[in-house]
Amino acid sequence: MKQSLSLDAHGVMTIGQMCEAFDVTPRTLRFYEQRNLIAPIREGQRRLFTARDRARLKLILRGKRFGFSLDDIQELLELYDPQDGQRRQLAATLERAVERLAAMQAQRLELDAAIDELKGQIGLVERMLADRGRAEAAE
Amino acid sequence: MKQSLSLDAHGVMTIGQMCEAFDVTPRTLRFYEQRNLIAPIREGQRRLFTARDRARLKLILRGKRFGFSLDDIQELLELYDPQDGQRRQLAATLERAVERLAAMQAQRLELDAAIDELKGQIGLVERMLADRGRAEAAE
DNA sequence: GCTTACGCTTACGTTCACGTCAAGTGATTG
DNA sequence: CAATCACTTGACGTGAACGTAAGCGTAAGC
Repeated sequence: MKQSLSLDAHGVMTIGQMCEAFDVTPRTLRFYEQRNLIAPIREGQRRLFTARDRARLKLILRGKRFGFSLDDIQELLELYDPQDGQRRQLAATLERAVERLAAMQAQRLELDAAIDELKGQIGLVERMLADRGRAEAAE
Repeated sequence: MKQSLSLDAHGVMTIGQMCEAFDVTPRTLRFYEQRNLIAPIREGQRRLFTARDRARLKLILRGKRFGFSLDDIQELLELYDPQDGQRRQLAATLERAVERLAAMQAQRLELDAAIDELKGQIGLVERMLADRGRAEAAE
């Protein structure tokens, strides 16, 4: 039973494989590494991207689609692997996560409203087209 | 019966009033005008923003929160006032609107997934804190 | 009549998120 | 062995979305 994705025995991927899999450029991945958004391991000079990197990249790209900045995403990522054992840190992380959640739920409401509006608008244009059709047929 | 918003008898607002109402800078409004996203009327040199400008600005700001570029938003705005009588144009507008709608519905699905994930993550961190609490209590 | 507030244009500066060379390093391949 | 990949590290360039500073106009209020 083979994997469908191209990854070696240890589940790591090269930069090229990553680029293909996620449709990004090498520059983007190096940039994200420099920003400490991902942390591929090094085999000599070369980067090897682990499952953790892939999971984080997914979150990064999704965050971008929601209009978050890389700074925002940085924070978001910290919510997804609490790397510290400090209780104080954990509590702070939790608090920010709850805030994020509220923000995302608000965004969801807005998005729903926007969708409804657009639907209404589409209905309007459709009726305009229909009227136009009948007017032309009446000539 | 007076208006709560500060606008004159004709329902127009100055740039300063707009900035206060929408929490943007004058520069932003002038920039949007230059990009033809809004079209305030002129009283001499000064700009006067109409209800139409305000409606469009709302859409602009909402679009930005969803991660749309100003170019995207430009297109979106055209969906909301079909200014041309050309049937061909209307049909094209309609088509783009339907595409947008699909995109926004997809984004909605993604957002829901993201919200669920974050909720799960919050639950995890909460349990970590609870365990930590019990561990400390056991000492 | 002078200041203060508000607004205008022009134009250069800045930040973010990369794009785009340039020059070099191994590893395979004909 | 030369060439070709795939990858590396700088370093400078770029487009989008404004920020910011300079210099000017005008109307209100003291």
